[in-house]
Amino acid sequence: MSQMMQPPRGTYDALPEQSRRLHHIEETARRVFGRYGYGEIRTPIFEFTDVFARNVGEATDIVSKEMYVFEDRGGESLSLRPEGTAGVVRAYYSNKMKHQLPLKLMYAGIPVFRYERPQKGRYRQHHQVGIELFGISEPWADVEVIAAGMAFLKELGLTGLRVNINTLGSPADRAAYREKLLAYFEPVKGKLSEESQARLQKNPLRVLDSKQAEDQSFIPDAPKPIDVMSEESQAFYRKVKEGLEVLGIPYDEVPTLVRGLDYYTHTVFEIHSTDLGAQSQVLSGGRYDGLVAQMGNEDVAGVGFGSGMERLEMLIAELSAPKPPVSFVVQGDDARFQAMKLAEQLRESGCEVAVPLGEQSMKAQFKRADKLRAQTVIIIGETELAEGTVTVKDMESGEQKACKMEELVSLLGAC
RNA sequence: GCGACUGUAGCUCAGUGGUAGAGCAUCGGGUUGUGGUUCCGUGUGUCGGGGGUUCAAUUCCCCUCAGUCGCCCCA
Repeated sequence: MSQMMQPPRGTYDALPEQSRRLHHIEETARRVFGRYGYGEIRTPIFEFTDVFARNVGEATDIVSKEMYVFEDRGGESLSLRPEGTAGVVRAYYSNKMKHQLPLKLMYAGIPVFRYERPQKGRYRQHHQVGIELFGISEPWADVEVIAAGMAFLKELGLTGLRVNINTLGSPADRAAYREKLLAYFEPVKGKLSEESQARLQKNPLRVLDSKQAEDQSFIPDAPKPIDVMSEESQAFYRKVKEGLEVLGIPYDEVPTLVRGLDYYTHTVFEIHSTDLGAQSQVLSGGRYDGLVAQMGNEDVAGVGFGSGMERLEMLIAELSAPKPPVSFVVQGDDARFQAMKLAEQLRESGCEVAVPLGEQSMKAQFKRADKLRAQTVIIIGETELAEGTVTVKDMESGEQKACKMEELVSLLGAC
């Protein structure tokens, strides 16, 4: 296959069967999040680069090496969105939504772009659903957001899920912890893996969940976030955990859980599937108080998550088959036109109807109907045409009966 | 960005230094108006792409593209 005939690396064509599954995920998200009071927002697929650079974090991998940045003809630097939250926060300001607080917004089926090495469940263009809740700085919001995420996954019929949570504390706690961690690792820096030495510069918290063998001996004795965290932050975290327990949402506390986006504070969580490989994370998010203020000076709390549709798609069970279509079998062009006319009426009443559009023997037309899984076949041959009738055949029982053309629609009802 | 594996028909795969096969699928037919079972027939592939070695490469070598696995990162 020539290069032009293949889609760009890390992208794919969703064919009808897969599209149906993705659509199902999207619809489930709208339905479930709708029950929690979320209204859908659709933001542009690209934003000014600064929207992401400044809010996701200049130093994050996502911004520094994975973003699709380009200059438009007017010389503006734009970027394809690498995640969902920043654009929604920008839209919050653009649309002066502070008067609607507290505000619940969801997005569903949005394309998201990251220049990464593709793998199963990791694409350069993937799609997300997610929610953002603005204006509640109390832990109940974190609890409800996580509950909404679980409800969504549950409604999709997923099993084998694990919720991991952690707290990063307030921005001050986070900064203090970072210092403490640096102080701990600095003396042994030379013994750490190459990856971790780099992490020490960018995001020291990341060293804690390193998989490199060299690092393992240092991790257990590293300072814990709880050591430096304010009592308020600890109380906040306890409330979140308590809420999850009350709602019966099982979780694992993972003190090393750190997100690669700079804007998180307090609660961070990730939901993994035990049925996936390295890309097992299917839904993740947290609290981002401060992000809204950072972007436009309003001190508004935020909590939310994003979820990757392609990863979910690999996990959902077979969808039930769509309802079977009605298929025509015709003999001659006059009969074909008559069939097309009747088909229009049947479609108006909601049926899926197929009319043979090519020159085919009746036998071939029946085979075609079978392949379409038609349950009912309507035959219009020379005799029927002359009599103004059609023959209705039940493909399962093989029974056939005559019916006046005018009565066909009422006979089949909603199919 | 790093390491490894893979790439032959629509799909799943076999195969050979002398330009290639199976199963399934597809399409057609089994006397002209009846399918799903069965029977018969049917290959439609630049053997991912480019270059090299060779009398000759799909097969060996190099590069490249893509996918997969792990790392990194993340949904």
